[in-house]
Amino acid sequence: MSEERRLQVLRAIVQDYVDTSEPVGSKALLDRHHLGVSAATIRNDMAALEEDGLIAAPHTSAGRVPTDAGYRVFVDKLAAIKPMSQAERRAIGQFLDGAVDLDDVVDRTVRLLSTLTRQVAIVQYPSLTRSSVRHIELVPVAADRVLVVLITTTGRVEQRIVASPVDLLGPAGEGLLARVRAEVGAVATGALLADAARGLSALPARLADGDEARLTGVVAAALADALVEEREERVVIAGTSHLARHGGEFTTSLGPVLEALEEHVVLLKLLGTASEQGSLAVHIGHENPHAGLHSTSMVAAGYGSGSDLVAGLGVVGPTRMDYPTTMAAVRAVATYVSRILDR
Amino acid sequence: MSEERRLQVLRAIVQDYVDTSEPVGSKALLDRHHLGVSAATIRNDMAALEEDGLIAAPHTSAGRVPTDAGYRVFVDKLAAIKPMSQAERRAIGQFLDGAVDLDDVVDRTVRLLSTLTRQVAIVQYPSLTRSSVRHIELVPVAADRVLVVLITTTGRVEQRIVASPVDLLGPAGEGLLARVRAEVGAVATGALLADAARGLSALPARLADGDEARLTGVVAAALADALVEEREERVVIAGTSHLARHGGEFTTSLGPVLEALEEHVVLLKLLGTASEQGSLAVHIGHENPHAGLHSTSMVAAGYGSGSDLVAGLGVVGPTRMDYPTTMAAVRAVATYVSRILDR
DNA sequence: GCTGGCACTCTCATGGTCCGAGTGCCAATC
DNA sequence: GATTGGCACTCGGACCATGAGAGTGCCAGC
Repeated sequence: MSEERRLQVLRAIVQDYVDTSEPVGSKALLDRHHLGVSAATIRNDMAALEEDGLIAAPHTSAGRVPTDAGYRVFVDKLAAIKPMSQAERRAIGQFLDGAVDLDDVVDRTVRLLSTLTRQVAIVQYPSLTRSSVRHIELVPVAADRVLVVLITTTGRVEQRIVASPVDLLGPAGEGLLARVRAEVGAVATGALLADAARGLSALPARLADGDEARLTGVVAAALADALVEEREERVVIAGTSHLARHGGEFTTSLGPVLEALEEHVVLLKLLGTASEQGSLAVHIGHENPHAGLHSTSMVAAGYGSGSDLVAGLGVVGPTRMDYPTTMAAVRAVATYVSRILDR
Repeated sequence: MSEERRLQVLRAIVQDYVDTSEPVGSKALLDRHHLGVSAATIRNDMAALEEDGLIAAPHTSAGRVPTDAGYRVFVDKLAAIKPMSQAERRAIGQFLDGAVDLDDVVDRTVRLLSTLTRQVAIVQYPSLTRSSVRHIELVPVAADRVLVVLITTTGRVEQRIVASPVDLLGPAGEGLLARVRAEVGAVATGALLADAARGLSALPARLADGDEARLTGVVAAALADALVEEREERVVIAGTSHLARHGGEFTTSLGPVLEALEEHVVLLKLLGTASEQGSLAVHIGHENPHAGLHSTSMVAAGYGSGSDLVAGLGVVGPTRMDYPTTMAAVRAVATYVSRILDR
């Protein structure tokens, strides 16, 4: 019994099951694939695959269905990622090119990925960690309130309003604010976010006493706070209605899946698993940490500006999904959105 | 047959049906409500209510179920909004108080509303239309690129990068940028957004020729563009998993509902129907414009800073929802989030 | 206008039967 | 030793009939 053919049989089972969403029997396999052997042989192979835990029969006399482990083998050894057509690639690029700002890029990306794969799409906001401080602005909004604005090289803007211990609208206010800005700017501007946060936290200790020092202190604290706030933990989701298309296909109902999709922390962890740009991470069924996702699979990719990987994106669908096509779409979108961010 | 009692019967039917989610018969009504009349009388009343189109029987011999029109009457004439307990109000306030910025306020609001009502919650981002320009900042990011930042009184920040026709890193760059900023600032700062957009669009025509005028022109154009961009069209949704709890309760399956929830334009229109602060708009079943929402109801409220209504929030659930409680929760959250925005 | 009574209707749950798809195994064959 | 054809067996799902129960509509009487 050749190992080789057994894997061919597994591949055929996965493909047929994805197509028909019905357990596939030995006879049906013969009709749709020309494997050159008889049904009885297929049955023997199937028995061996079942022994190995790669397929399972829902009940005694029905066809076989791939298990999570079966999909795993399929994805790792048997599936060639189906390349996208020239037209598709062009459409992706054009759609993303129309974005006007970062929010729009993320928004378009998630919608695109969802319609492309006809599945739930998830896109993480680009992370701050590898970017640096581009600019810091202080704006007085009242006598005792100053708006602190932080702009990073990825184009993200953070804002905080802090109470000022000094009257800012008085005659000295303008110059005072300029000096404070210069002070914090000297420490932070151009530095990586983590470094800037450290520098700003250390700043107050180095200052003399006085009103100006106190103002510098609160501003520095607000900035440091904004810097460490894990803003990249935001994700955007689209296409949940695609879940309904698979009806009762989930062993459990839709509820737990929708719940899991609201647990952004879990999603972020999964999205983060695609370690290198261009590579894909696939989490199948029970490999997922969250019980709500036990009947779903996730295909994730990293994306980012330049060589830095700043965030992840991916799709979630039933374990019975068309992996080659889905993986191709996720990879293509990750590539294009990275390109956009490079601008 | 007293008109009065007929409405009592309708109210009882709605309440029982919301409780049990099963068609309610004349007998069951007698057990749970002491209406002081016999089952036969109830039956007569029911027949009249059915005649009026306020209730319907799913099939010949089952109890009655309220129709959309029946719910409408219930909401308009029969339901008293159930006040929230002191503890609940305090919990709402405390939860929202912890927010650090606008995104966080919206995020917390939607999650709160969803858990409170155990339904899908929708929150619209505060609109720009009634706010004004607080500050404009220009930051050179390369010799020929300038980052234009617009800050509004609601704390929203818009950003655009524009190409500069002038070398900004040269010796004259700094002063040039300051003059341009003063120019656009004079037109826009403090003005209502719509007015600022008009003023900025008109600005280039009033300028002399030259590099500085050209730079002012592109900056003003970018700002005007940012101002008119309908940024308040963003909505955030949470709690879709609550939909699954109602299982097959929707006449149609979950799919169309989830689809409708992705059509933000539709949601925005519905959210916008609560005209005055403190008032609630309720859209029941087929009153909704989108077919996907025909088996759901939406309860919406406006919220805003001060006396200005800047955005809407609400929940979507099955038509068979507990209107008094839901309406109380929506109103309470709208009130508290308005208070937070006032800070 | 309200009430009790009664015949009627329709859904739903139960249980039995049948059919077919698909398996597992075995003896024969290459 | 792997492959094949054949065959008995199993099990789930569709189909049908039946009965119970809930609820109605209507009518005659108060």
